Amino acid sequence: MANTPRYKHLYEILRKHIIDGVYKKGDLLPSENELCRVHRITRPTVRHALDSLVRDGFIKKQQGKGSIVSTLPQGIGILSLKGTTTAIGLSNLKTKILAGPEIRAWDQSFMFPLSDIEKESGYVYMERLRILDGKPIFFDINYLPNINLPRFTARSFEDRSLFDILRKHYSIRVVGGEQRLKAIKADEQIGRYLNVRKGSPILHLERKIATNRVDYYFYSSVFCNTDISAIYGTF
Amino acid sequence: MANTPRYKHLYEILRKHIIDGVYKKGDLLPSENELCRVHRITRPTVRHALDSLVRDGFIKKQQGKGSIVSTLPQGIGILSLKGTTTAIGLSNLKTKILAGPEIRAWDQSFMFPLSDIEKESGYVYMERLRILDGKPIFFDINYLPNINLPRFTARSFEDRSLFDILRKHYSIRVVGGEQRLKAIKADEQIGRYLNVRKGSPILHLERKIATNRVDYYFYSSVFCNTDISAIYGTF
DNA sequence: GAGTGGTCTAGACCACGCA
DNA sequence: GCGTGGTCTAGACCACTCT
Repeated sequence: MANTPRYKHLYEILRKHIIDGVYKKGDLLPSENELCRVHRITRPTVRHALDSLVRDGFIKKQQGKGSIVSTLPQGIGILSLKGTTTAIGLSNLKTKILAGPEIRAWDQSFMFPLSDIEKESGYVYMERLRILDGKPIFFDINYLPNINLPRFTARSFEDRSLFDILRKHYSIRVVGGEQRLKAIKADEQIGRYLNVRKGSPILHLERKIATNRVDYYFYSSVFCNTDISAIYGTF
Repeated sequence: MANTPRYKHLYEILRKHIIDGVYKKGDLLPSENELCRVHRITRPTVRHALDSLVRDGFIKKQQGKGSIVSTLPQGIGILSLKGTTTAIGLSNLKTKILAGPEIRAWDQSFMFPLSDIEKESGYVYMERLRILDGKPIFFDINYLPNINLPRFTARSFEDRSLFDILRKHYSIRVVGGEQRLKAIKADEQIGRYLNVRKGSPILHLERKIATNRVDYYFYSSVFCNTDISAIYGTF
């Protein structure tokens, strides 16, 4: 806690306050100068924290007026936020492991190009189902290159965030990524998992997720039933 | 041009160089200190520009090494970039106006909540079809609140960016927004426009777009045929 | 050790909103 | 006219990468 950057610390505090309702929609955050005084940091540092809140859609800024708390996102904030379990108001999001974790060799044609090291190492395979209010909402297939992940397949993942486990046990943090989106028809298997008819429209995300480990990426193929909850994002 | 912020100016220069191939994938950008010297600005300003490039997916940074040019996005960068026509490598993207622009009154249940001023003013309605390499790829319906937009319905929009017209004639710039995504089935009309069978899976985006005019938003409902080109974004 | 990006300070001037 | 956020300067120290 002590060695987290000050701007990130302030970000977390304000984010929590907004989510917890200390500041409500339309409220003004304390002014930048006030935040400077209270937290004993300088304005560029405060502004760095506020910029992150703007980027993540929590506040909007207005020159001459202040930082205005925005409407909380409705729907699942998978597009811009880091990890689905951290999405807002989803405390009742359950995770069920359908397959794995187990080590596999890469298939011939993977959805993203792979480096030689990744190809040689194989990957940890894992299928998960995310359930919101009893309704299956995501089905995701994860591919983690098997590079320096000791005892990974032996860990328990039920109802725990994959991102949390990577952070706590392997010091791997997600720092960003890229993704492709398509609307597809549910096949037999997807339909069964997401409890929709075969042929129903499903949102498919193919994600390449970057981490703080240089050149360590992992990959995720996510199928979403957007009938239950739309995907939400800011830009 | 002279009064654009320095960080934005540098962003535009570097962005153009990356798109034009001056810096290729994997290349290192000049170091931050070098950019300071060349452009006669200080490091926080340079870093502000580089942060924007990271956010938009053009570069990745690595401590101790430098700023590395990323792979150029493949697909349509509608998720994070501002306006589809500005997407990369889409010089052959044509726009066809299918309806409007014309002034209408709001429907009872609009996809986003509206302020009283918006409700009273009505909106400029416009349907557009975006065609990539001869294939229809987007169909979008736009709703611009009819507030201080003189002569808007008289302007020509064929093959011109809506964002450009707003900027040049009305000094309205897009500064961000929020969006919801769903996978839906094409109905009769959407199928006809996008040249797919009724019932085909289609990506539907509902967007609320914020501008530099305080409290001026406009709205867009976009239908994408993702069979032709996936939607691409960074996070 | 030299160079890189990551974080932070302590100021400054400006444009904008509001009373 | 005052306080707000927007931009910018001129430094500083640190962690990291490469050689």
